[in-house]
Amino acid sequence: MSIRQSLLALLEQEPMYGYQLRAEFESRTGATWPLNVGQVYTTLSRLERDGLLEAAGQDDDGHAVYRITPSGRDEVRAWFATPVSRETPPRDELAIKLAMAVTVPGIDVRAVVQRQRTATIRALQDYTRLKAEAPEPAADGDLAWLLVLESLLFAAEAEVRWLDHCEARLARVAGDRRESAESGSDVTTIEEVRR
Amino acid sequence: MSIRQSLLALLEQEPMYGYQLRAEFESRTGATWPLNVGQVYTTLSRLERDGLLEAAGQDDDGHAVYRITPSGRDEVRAWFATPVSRETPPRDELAIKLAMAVTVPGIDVRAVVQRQRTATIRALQDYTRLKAEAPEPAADGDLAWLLVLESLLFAAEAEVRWLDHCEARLARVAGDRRESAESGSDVTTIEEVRR
DNA sequence: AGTGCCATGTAAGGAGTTACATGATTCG
DNA sequence: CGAATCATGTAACTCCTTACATGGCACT
Repeated sequence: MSIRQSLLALLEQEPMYGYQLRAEFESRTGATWPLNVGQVYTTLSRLERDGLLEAAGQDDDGHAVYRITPSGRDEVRAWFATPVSRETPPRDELAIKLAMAVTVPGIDVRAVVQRQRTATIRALQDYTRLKAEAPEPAADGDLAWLLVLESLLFAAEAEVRWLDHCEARLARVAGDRRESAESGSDVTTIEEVRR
Repeated sequence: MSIRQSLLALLEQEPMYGYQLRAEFESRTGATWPLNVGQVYTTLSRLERDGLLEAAGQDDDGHAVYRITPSGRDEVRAWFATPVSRETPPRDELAIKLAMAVTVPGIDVRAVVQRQRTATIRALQDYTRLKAEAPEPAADGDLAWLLVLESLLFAAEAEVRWLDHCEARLARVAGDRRESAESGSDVTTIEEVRR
């Protein structure tokens, strides 16, 4: 649902062609969410069918260029004016998995949590490194990518906190007194990841 | 991708029929992610086609019951053994929207951020209220729902923090000295929401 | 001359949603 | 009796992904 709007928003700046749209989208979001070219074309077709875009012939290099229509501009304005609804949030595979894990018998939920924690910490480290390598935001594109990266960081941090919370709750439910598993050299706290 | 696995996991406990599966899924995840009945049946068909399930005739009330196969059990085990990949996280409409907002000219990004913040704070309040109303987890189903709810809470908190971070960064980029917009009676901090 | 990237598509299929059709049962 | 809910589906459609077809152009 967001690709459609994004393409429209990009075309608000100037008419573009398919490959260019993908490039512009990815330069603003980094390699985080690679966008399939095929999808760009099919989405453009639907947008044209719905009257939000129109084919604008070819540019100097012979590219098939699309131009936004007035209704398209309205759509973009409406998109930015309306907050993303958090009433029915997108399904979170991890939350679903844990919800199933605690109800299905014979599953070692603590192990599931620990494995996920390791994976998420690794992601957190990757993001932190990427951020360290990122340029000071000069162009708007740099700023956009930085904001996206930071949103991933915040989300991953929250996920780790939630996993720790789950671990604690599971320990309490199991009624077992944790032997305070300091494994020693493992990176454990979010502060350590931040360096 | 997670519905498929969830249905399998539920059938690991005992054979069930379509409506029952939806009810079990929703009782574990609350009303958060309503599950379409139609999707249950189409997913069951695909799972049967793939040899992970098999039709097990009818139960005493004449319901069309499905039973998990050994390959199905393998699939479930593999699902729980593999952490959710955070390498290519699911697309976040909000992050995409802000990334587009800072690059498209003529958009009041700060206003977009503020509107979203209000919406997310509202969601946070709803979750907090739900949690206050939730029972002490006696059954496993209660625990599952509580964990899901808390995952939503953690995610919404992180979103608010990120939005504030964006706001600060945008202020810095705009080079304007914030006049410390204490609007007075607005609920602003996460601590206030916690009551 | 061949490899590889740019560019524009189409095809096939999974996943998800909304909506409709059809019967049984239950409840006021 | 009528309405609502349970139950099992099917249809149409969007969105998204993977893969393939085709052609130009550029570099070695």
